[in-house]
Amino acid sequence: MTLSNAEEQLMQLLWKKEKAFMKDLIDAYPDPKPATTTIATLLKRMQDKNFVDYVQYGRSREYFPLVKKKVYFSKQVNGMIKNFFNDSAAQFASFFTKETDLSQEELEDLKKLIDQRLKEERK
Amino acid sequence: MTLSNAEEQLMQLLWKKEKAFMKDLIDAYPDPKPATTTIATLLKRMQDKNFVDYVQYGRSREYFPLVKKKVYFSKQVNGMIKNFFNDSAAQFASFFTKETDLSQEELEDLKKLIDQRLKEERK
DNA sequence: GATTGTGTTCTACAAATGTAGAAATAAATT
DNA sequence: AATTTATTTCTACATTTGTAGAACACAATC
Repeated sequence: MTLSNAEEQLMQLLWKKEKAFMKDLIDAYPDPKPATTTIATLLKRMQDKNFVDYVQYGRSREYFPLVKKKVYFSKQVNGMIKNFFNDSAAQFASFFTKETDLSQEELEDLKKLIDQRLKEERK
Repeated sequence: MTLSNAEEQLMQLLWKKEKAFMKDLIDAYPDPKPATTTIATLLKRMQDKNFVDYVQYGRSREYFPLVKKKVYFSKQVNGMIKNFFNDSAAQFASFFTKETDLSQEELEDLKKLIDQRLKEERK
């Protein structure tokens, strides 16, 4: 099951806020803001897909994500790796460092990160 | 303009083959193969979106991609970076190295790659 | 207690997507 | 020349997506 674009956008907002009432979500949209019924529809569809749930607070609901951004994101990336790189994360990584513009500092940081990981693995 | 899932799948085949007649594309699908008219429809829609073109060879057409896999892919990644990481490729990179399972060798390779890039930049 | 603000549910509808039949066409083969 | 094969174009139709009005509900406020 996947989120559509509009749903994913809304999910991003929810992830950022961790939990939110409809009003907060709509406020977070840039103008022109969608109709409340639009958001209500999206939220319901997302519930059906088991991406969000809510807690009833008095008469209104506080929504929260059922899926962690990390997990969702990983699936996205893994999908791409599968589709574009024959399932090789290394190939992806190589491509990634070549084709995105990381500044020198960013490259240094990334290198440090990899070093750390390598050290950890040696333990 | 984006490709739908079915379209993207077909595009992958076309990228792999570089160019192909409809028959070749359909052959490349796993069973159950889609109807030829299905593929014809997708190809036409992809033409409309300017993702493929063809050369008329006799009575039939040899299709080829108008958009490089690299370019298409970069846009995808950049979209994700924008959505998930506030436009920071570095943040993405960090996440990526943490959350995908790169083997030790792959990490080493990636490190080498980064070193090369850093050297180049210093020239 | 009447009014207002918020949220929910139901319904609707246009556009996009996934899929394919029918009919036409033309090249290749018998 | 008649038949078969490959392809295309047109049309169709169910599903999903993006978007929102109408109507109802209830809590807060005047």
